[in-house]
Amino acid sequence: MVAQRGRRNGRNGSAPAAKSASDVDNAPTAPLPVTGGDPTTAPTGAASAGGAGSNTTRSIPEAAVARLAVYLRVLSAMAEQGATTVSSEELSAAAGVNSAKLRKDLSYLGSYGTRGVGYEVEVLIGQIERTLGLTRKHKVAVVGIGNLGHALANYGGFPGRGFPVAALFDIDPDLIGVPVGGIPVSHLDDIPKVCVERDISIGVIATPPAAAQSVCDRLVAGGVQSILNFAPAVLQVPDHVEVRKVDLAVELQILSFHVARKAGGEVEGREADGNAEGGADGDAKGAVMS
Amino acid sequence: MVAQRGRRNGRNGSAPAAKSASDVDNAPTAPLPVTGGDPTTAPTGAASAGGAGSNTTRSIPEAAVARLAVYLRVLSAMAEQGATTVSSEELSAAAGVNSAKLRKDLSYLGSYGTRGVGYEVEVLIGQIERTLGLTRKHKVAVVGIGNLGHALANYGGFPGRGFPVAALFDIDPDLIGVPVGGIPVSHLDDIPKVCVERDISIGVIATPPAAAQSVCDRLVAGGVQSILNFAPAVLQVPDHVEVRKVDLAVELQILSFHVARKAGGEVEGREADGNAEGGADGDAKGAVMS
DNA sequence: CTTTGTGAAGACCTTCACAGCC
DNA sequence: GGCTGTGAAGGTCTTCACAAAG
Repeated sequence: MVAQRGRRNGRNGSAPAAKSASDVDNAPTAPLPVTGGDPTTAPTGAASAGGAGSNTTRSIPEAAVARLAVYLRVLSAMAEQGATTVSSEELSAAAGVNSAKLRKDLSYLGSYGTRGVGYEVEVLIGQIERTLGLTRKHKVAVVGIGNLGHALANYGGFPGRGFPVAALFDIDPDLIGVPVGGIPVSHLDDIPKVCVERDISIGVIATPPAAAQSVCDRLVAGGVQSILNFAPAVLQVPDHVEVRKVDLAVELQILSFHVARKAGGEVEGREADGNAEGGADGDAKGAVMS
Repeated sequence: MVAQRGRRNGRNGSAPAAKSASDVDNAPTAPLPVTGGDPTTAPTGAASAGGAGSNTTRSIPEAAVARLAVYLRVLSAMAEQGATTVSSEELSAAAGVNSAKLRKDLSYLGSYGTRGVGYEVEVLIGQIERTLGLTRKHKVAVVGIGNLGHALANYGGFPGRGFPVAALFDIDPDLIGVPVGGIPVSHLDDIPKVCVERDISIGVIATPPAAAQSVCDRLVAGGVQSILNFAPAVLQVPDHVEVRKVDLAVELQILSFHVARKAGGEVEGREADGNAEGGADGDAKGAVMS
């Protein structure tokens, strides 16, 4: 085997320092030396769990975790339909991945399948929920009740269950105290206090970019461990805080890249696999949307 | 990050108005209507997610493309501040990546740096825009004008420039014809026709999951080449169509996973809320200043 | 000197293919 | 026979470290 050095899953880098005159309103941000950045990200190794003692669970690849969430959704739908068992072939097809990958992903949970038969739906659901930490609720705070924040707060309790929105924040005086989706909006200044009081574990940032870092700092001060950032800004956080970002502009630009690639590269003869017509599929299903 | 200076705390523009009648359904989205979602349809795995395909040509890694978009944003902010050149060290710190990765990413564009000096901001901006295909506009259609779709349609022309929203669709009769963000809402049935007429190149799906595949098929029939999917559903598309998904539930579950992992092997203790879900947790604690 | 650009090494993920159990 | 679980092969992306250029 190979001797591995730093284990630790690559999280988002967290060594860099903000530069420029980040106005950041309020920002009492520390100086943060930019130069001499220590290339070797050497956080206190600790946390990584792995090391000490034997662990029953070896770290699951980040990519696999994301897929587990998808499998869970598909399995729940199947269970509701009455299915009791599934094969890796069926489940993988429904989840849009190939079966080998699915089996590998499930193997991180342990061995819960039956050879020659498949997996028991309920068992699998239970195991994935346990692994993803869904056996307990994670209270969510949404910061920035603008268009997006408003939508998030009204998301009917938030996607799937288990993520109750328990706090809302904004800086607009006209919004403070106004209930949105049943929760009154509090002021940004109260983030630390309210997050501690309500035991918030996940913070969602839906503010303009200029306010994002400041809001992030307050969430961290409030003991929030994970942050979902919708603001187009790079956040600086302590090593123990997990950040995931959803950047609409980036997504669109990636799509733009692919459009350009397809259109621009039309040099050769064969590009799009023919099939210009998609064959309008008349499958009109009842859409139950808003 | 730059951004305007001065001004304490960015104000969150919150568009009050809106609302009106229950601003949009909301419909807690019945937990996956048992509709014949037919999870069993197993179209030979194939295609779908993942680059897969034979990227024979030296194409830029997908991961690098996503970062280029971030660099572009950072560079634009720097340019506004008056910066004319940047070193890989500065830019990488501001973008939250390490400098080697940044240089490697930029090398996909060609050689636009000057050794011993750095990169010229304007030149870099131009090259990234060219590579991402941002030199032309990509018209966007938003389908599903619920909470989220409404927010997207009002996103002020959409993140950054270059992605004008040119069409909106929904199935609700009360919404058809009503202008949102300046564009009147059309019916789902008109997707193919309208997309062709207005030369839409990117479709954004913000409908409930049950309607997603049907909407997707219509977008494809309308010649849309790229789709950004916010619905928690796996989409089946022809090879020449690019799909990216943004799944809120998945993001939260990934964060949940990390929270659980940090909480350690045990520590259950907390749990607290023994209440059955029901939701509305009392917790009407103060903080309601108004 | 400083900083870019890049081969090479390595970490990470995916895919293959088959042994092993039903 | 059918299907899972997994070592090993194969790719992709990241990091290292250094030669080349200014």
